[in-house]
Amino acid sequence: MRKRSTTLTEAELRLMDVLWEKGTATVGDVVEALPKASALAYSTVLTTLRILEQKGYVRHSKEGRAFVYHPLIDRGEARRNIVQYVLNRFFDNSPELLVLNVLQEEKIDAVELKRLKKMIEESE
Amino acid sequence: MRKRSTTLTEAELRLMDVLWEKGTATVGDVVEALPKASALAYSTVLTTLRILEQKGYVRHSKEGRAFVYHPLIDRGEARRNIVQYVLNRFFDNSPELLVLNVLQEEKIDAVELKRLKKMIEESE
DNA sequence: CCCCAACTATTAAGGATTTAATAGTTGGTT
DNA sequence: AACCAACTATTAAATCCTTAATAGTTGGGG
Repeated sequence: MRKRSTTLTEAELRLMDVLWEKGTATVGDVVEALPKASALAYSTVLTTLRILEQKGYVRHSKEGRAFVYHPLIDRGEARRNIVQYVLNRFFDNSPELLVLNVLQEEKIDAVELKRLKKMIEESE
Repeated sequence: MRKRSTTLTEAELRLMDVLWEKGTATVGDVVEALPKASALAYSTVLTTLRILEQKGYVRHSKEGRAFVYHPLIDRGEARRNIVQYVLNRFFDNSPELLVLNVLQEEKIDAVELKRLKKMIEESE
């Protein structure tokens, strides 16, 4: 028995990006808002939105004859979810290890570094 | 056309965990080393190792009649890959945003915080 | 009242993932 | 030499993910 993904899949995430951007949107709105590089057919978007609804990521209401889709999680929650998954499966549930990894691998400019230092001091 | 995952899938990751733990392993070794909770049939492990080889994550050599599998990426590389993916798809390629998120959401003990602070100071 | 445009619902194809059964091969033992 | 245990190879089923075609529904304008 295969499990469903616990995190947003690629196709799902692309649509959530649109919903987060616009707040709410009809199927047509989403189709129009998609970047040309990842354009999708109307029926594709409809199907994926329905899946997102089954999974509890969005709900819809009826506005006239059209369905208006509303995100049920915001970007922050999606970020927390994916970070939780990565911590659990890749970093042995060690947030400090993850932070360490990012600090070592990624270029972070001086202004941001100061901001982060302040954050850490406040956590202490 | 669905794309292959750019990151390790769940089943793949479970096997890579074993390989990273043991260094190298035969199919039988992996089957034995798997935690009881996620026990898998011999043929399942064989198939998944072959997929991992197709994807370039492992290679095998022949040791007597058995195949010995060698990881081609280590845990550190897998971590960098997944972090890159998460940065790109969830954090707008902003490492500071990701660090901020982790610092805000996760409990990090005082000793680790000091260590991280030192790291930041050294980066400056 | 009827038709068209705009929607939703249904159905499905094709590849990926995950798991595993079963068939074939081979090296060492009796 | 024949057999068994230990392997590898082949084949496949079930489910997920992604995309889309096509059928059905409906509200408003002529």
